Amino acid sequence: MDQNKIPQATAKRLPLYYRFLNNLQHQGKTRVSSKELSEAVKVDSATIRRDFSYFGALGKKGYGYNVEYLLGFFRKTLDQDETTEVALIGVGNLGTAFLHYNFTKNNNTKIVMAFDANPQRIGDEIGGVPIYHIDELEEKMNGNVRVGILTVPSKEAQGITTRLVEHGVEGILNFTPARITVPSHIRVHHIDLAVELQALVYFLKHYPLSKSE
Amino acid sequence: MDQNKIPQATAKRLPLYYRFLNNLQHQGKTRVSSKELSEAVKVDSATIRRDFSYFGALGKKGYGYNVEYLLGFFRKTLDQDETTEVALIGVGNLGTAFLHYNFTKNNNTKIVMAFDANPQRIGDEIGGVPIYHIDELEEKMNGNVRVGILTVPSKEAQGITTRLVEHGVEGILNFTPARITVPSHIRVHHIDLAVELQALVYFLKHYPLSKSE
DNA sequence: ATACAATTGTGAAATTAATCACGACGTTTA
DNA sequence: TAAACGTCGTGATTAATTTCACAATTGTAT
Repeated sequence: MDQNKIPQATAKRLPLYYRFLNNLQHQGKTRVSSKELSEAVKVDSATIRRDFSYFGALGKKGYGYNVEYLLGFFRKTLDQDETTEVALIGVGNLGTAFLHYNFTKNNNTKIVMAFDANPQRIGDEIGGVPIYHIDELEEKMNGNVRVGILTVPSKEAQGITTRLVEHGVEGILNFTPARITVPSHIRVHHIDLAVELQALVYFLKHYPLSKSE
Repeated sequence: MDQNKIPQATAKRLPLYYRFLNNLQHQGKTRVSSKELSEAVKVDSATIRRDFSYFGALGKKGYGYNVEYLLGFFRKTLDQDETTEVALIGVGNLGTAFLHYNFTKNNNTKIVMAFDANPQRIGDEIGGVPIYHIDELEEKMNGNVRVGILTVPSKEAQGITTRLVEHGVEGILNFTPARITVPSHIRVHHIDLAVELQALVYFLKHYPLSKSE
């Protein structure tokens, strides 16, 4: 993997850049400077230039970046052509929000199936995604699903995780407050809504902002 | 503010620690070591000890930490007694998920009102939170609401943000893909579900995990 | 009482990330 | 054509965060 030298902090910003470049293109803009982009995505312009530079010289001095060229480049880099299949477990409100999200547009990921324990939801489709019973997990998941989105109640998290991992899932986006245990080759990203809110409040109280930052 | 020296990275982990300590207490445990805690929250034990050390010597060598003492300490530090009032804008699936979330238990935040543009939802209550029409934002929000959760469609984000800021909100948890512009004294935390998913996929492809990490 | 085991707190080192600042070079203007 | 300008790419610096590794201290067992 030749891109192993890209800092993780940079990698996390790539999808963000990608989306904004897309917006710019839709607005008909053909060129953009790191300064403009900086204002749009709220990332320091030097950081943006540095991020881009890991991929080579993508811009032109005195001109900026060509939107279309940059987009084409990112599309390849983010593997926008090769789609990763995703399964979503837990069709509650949060899960439903995900299913409605327009992931198909300009994206390298596709939720191809969803599972829930509630029989009322089984058989439905949301956003074009079929919903199966959780007992059918093993049966429906062929080996193609590489990522699982976990939007189940906390106490189910570990059990489902284990089943997902046994059926070939390599990455898990965990929205439950539970911290799950996985084999070392499985990647877990954890998003905890309550923690995000608490952290924001903590920052408000203890790190008051003034003119900058 | 005497806690200004606490690194932001540490501050972000505090709510997480707090929750797990709570769990431990409910399980009847009276002591815990940084090693145990490390396995539970998946944070290196040295990092945990370092984090705690910013608040002084909370543990005992050869023993670990007293759960109750630590909890009491965190309660104060995270201002668990002083509740911060929060308003939620946009009662779609994501917003509803938030309203159902059990924030009242052991928490320093409370969603006190929600707003939506859809007349069908107005007047309802979800999770004990009243839902008003978005036009009533100014009227219903007294000066006590300090945080806004933004779960509206992207294109509404900036407009609502401006209104929130004008009515005294100091922090915004932005779940829309839009990057919003605010005065410099307003704190914005941004959580972008699509970006999270894309980033995970990127990491899967470019940073394969092996035995550790 | 003594030795042993466990675990903290932290100085120092290592790693990772962000920012500054400027030379080089392409673009635009007249 | 030439001068003025804008913007990149990046070396160097600074800042932030994590990790190592161990002396000091406490609990526990005999």
